[in-house]
Amino acid sequence: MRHVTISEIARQLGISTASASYALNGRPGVSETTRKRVLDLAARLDWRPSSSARALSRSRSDTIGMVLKRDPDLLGSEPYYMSLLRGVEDVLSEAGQGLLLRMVGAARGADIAVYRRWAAERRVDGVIVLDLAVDDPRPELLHELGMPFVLHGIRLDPETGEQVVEDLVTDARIIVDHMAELGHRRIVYITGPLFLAHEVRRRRAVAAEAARHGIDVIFAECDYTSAGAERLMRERAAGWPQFTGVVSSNDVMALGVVTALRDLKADRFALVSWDDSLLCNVCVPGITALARHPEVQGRRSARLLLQVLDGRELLPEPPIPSSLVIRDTSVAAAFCGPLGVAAPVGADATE
Amino acid sequence: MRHVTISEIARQLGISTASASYALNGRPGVSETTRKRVLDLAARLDWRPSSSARALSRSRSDTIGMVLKRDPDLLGSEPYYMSLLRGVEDVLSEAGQGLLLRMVGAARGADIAVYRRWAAERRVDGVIVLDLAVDDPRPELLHELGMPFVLHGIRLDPETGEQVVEDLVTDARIIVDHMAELGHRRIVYITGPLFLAHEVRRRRAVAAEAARHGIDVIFAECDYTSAGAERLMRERAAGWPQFTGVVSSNDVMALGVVTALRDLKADRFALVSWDDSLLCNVCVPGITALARHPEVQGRRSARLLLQVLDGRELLPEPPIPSSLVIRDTSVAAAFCGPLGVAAPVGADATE
DNA sequence: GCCCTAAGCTAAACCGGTTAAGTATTATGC
DNA sequence: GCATAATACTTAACCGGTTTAGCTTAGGGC
Repeated sequence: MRHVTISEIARQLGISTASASYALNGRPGVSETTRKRVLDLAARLDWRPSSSARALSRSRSDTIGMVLKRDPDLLGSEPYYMSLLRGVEDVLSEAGQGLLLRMVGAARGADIAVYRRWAAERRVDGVIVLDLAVDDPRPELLHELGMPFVLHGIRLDPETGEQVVEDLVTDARIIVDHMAELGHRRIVYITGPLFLAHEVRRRRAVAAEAARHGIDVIFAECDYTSAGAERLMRERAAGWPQFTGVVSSNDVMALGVVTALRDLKADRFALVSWDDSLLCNVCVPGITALARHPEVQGRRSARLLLQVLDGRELLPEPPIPSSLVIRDTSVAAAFCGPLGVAAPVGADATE
Repeated sequence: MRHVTISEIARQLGISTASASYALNGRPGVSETTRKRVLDLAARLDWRPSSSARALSRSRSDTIGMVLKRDPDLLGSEPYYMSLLRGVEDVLSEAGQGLLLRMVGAARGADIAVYRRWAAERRVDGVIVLDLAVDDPRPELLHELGMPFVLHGIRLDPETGEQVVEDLVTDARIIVDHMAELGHRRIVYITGPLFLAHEVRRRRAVAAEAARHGIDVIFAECDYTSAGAERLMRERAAGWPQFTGVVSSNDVMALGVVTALRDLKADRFALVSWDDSLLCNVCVPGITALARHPEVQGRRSARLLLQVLDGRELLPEPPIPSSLVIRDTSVAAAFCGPLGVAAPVGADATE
């Protein structure tokens, strides 16, 4: 299986490789007759440029990288990442770019080494950065390395022209509005780890929205795991006697909340998960959840990165509206006992 | 941010790039003194070989490819793939290899085009093939393309030295033994799509194991989705009056089975899923499941591929034993009503 | 002292493309 | 008819490594 190269094409047509290259890349410098002959032969021989040769001469690898930095177990249980990857990959492959994937543990600095290496080896043209932390060193590092990047979830707002973070404020509004409509006055918000920038932002947004409604919120930090959320509820639910509803920052923790509250005999409680997935759907009771659109978000991030790589100005992007999927845990405050205490038996949810 | 190249190192030390290359690659041809000077300088300048230059001259991309070919929704809901990727990636990165990921829809031939392209562009050194179909064209294609590959889930048995498929026979035995122990004489096995080779093999293995125990099995083909399994149970459960247990070929379908049987008021039934995940754990009732180890399996496939790429003979690999996680749906036949009919109220599961 | 070998190093080719610079050939302007 | 410009093409350098072949020099055997 000898490989067909551009010089093979040139040889067969009796022209120089330069002409062949111009023809194949749609650049001026060859007659239309020659161009056609080259393209025809290339198609017939099923010629494709060697990725490494092209990468070497163009200083472009046609590959973008993503580092997934999370606990392996968490990665597996959250469908979010797979959908995200799917969206990213879809846009990239359409643009003829490859996706280089790296998964590292949560150990500090593990991802940094990968970025350094990729930069030194010129292995990727750019990266999509996920899960930005508070005081995240990565933007500065990547800037220093001269590695183009986009922060997933950040876009230019078409109206203000400013960088905005995700559609996070809108998301918070949808969730808190829903709780308010159901009549809840006191809610608990279980956040993910607060070293993550978006968790801090979500907390702030929820606080603001709740204030608008005159709703009391207690914030409790957790670790995105089901077991963690379950433990948290068991240990602390009794201390929140006036609180009737829970918001969970992801679907996996929401499951833990359900388990804990079921055991505490609080069989009627309101719960909203800030992430939808099959998990929320199959849980009994079904968990009301905010369906974000990781695949669409992934497409957007990939598109933005391609713009950056083309040296184009970042174009404004419309928000990606999340939608609330109402399920069993949308229980009105009237039927909702305080957390950790059994609700009146026979009271039905107004679904 | 000018890049440090091998000729920069050579220039600074007043030697040729050839010597530098020999030194950096641990090959003979340079004195120990020179070698040390080169290595020291390289370390100080944080030199890394340009991946494309090295790929071009070595005809080795140091990248392996994986094509995930499944319905996007299915990919997201099954944690299996993420764990698998994690295992593969772990071994690859340890060996300094990159993982190029491509996701294509289930459309026929979509993956074929990707392999052809990767081969023509010499973009990857080899691929791991997932989800082998019956009469799968890929092995032949890859052979023809001269692209090294391994079939995920296939290994050389250390005892017989033969190619064996996964640990599928053992898996079937564990599951059927469990059903037999619980006293079930008639079970339903809901398979995944039967164009998949391993689904056909599983069916055969289950049939053989059941015959050993004198157990009757009905096979019903489904599509790996929860909704599909639910519909299947609703429509056909009544036709299996003597059957008391269900085996599902994956966790997502098991959820559909639970939903259907719950609605059919069959609140006591035996169910085993041929795949464990958070889903089985959070479901109510908890679903007994066979915990395979996708991450470990992924590590094995990656290791095997690296062996192939090194031109080494494939080494025999021990099986990766699955373990059965007993949960609520391990219900003894005595307490188990026929599918689709309410069981005696108050009967407890012997867990 | 001479031949042979090995060690240590370098020049140059090569991997397969892209591209700047240069050279014929033809067309255009006046 | 001649200078000028545009067109079509080629030569050669380049991207950053690896590797073959060849050249010195020193050491060993006789």
